[in-house]
Amino acid sequence: MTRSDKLKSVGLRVTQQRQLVLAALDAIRHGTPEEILTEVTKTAPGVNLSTIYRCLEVLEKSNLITHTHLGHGAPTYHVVDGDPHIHLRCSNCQRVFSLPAALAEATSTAIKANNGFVIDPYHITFEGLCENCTKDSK
Amino acid sequence: MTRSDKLKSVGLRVTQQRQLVLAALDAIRHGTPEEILTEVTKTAPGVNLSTIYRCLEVLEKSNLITHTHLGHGAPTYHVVDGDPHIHLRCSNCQRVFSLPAALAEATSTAIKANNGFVIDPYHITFEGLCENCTKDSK
DNA sequence: CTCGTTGCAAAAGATTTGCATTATG
DNA sequence: CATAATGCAAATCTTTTGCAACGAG
Repeated sequence: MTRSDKLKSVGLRVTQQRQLVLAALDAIRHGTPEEILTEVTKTAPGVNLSTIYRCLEVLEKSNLITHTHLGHGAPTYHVVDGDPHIHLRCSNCQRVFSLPAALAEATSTAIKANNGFVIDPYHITFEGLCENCTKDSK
Repeated sequence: MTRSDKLKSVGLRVTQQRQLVLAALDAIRHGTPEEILTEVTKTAPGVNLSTIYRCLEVLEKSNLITHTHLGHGAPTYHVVDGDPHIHLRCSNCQRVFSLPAALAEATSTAIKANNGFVIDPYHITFEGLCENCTKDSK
C-alpha cells in the first residue's frame, strides 16, 4: 500500500508533509520528532518542526504509527506495519534493539489472565543490559 | 531499614531532602518529579524542584530508586524495595497498575536466550487497555 | 573546617498554540 | 471554494546548570 493510500484508508487528507513523515519513518525505522525532521529535511527542506509534531499526532491517532519511550524524555515513533516488534534499550550503551513481539506473547497472556489488562504489542519497551554491556560489567 | 540507613548503606550523605524524597516515594509509591515535590512540600515547604531532580539522580545512581516512562514525557520514579513489580498503563484511562514482575519471567528468559539481553525487572512498563476500558470500547 | 548539597535564578530543551497563509478534496 | 493543514513566532513546560550560601561528616 502506498503512503498516499494509507492516509486515504484512514480518512486523512493526503498532504506532502504527512507522506514525508511516513517516508522518513520507513527509512529510519524509528526516531524522535527531531530525528524525523532531520530525515524529512533531507528531501524536503522547509518543513516545520511543529508540523512534524502535528503530523505525528494525527498519524498516531489513526493508528498508522505508534510511539514508545526509550530512555529519558525521548518519545520514539515508528510505523505500524507487518510484524509488531518490541524494543530493548540498553541502559548502558543506549542502543536500541528490536525483536519480534512474539517473544512477549507468554507474558501478555499471563497478564491478561491475571487482571484482564490487554497489552499493546507495539508499545513494549524493556530496559536492561545488552549482551556486550553485560560482558563489560563483569 | 530506616531511610537514613538506606542512604548510609550506599555511601550517600544523609540529607533532609534525600530522606524526604524517599519518604515521599514510600507514601505515593510512584510519581513524577513534580508529584514528588508536591508530596515533599506537604511536610517540608521550601524544597526546590531542582533539588528533587538532583536527589532523584543520585538515588537512582545508587539503586535506591528507579524510574520508568509512563505515557508522554512523564518519568515516574519509585523505590526499589522488596518485590520488583511491573507497570501497566492504560492508554485510555491513563491509570497505572502494578503487578509482580514474576509475570514477565517467561519473556525475560526468552529474550535472554534469543539475543543475550538482560532485562531490568524494575523498569518494565506495558501500555494497553485495562479491563474496564476494554469493556467500554466494545 | 572542607567539600558535597541545596536554593535560586537563569538557561536550555522539548512541546504546544494562535494566527495568517496555503493547499486538499 | 470551504476548510483543514502548514509555517512561523511566541508561549509553555520540563529539565539542567552556575554560583553563592549552607550543612553533613
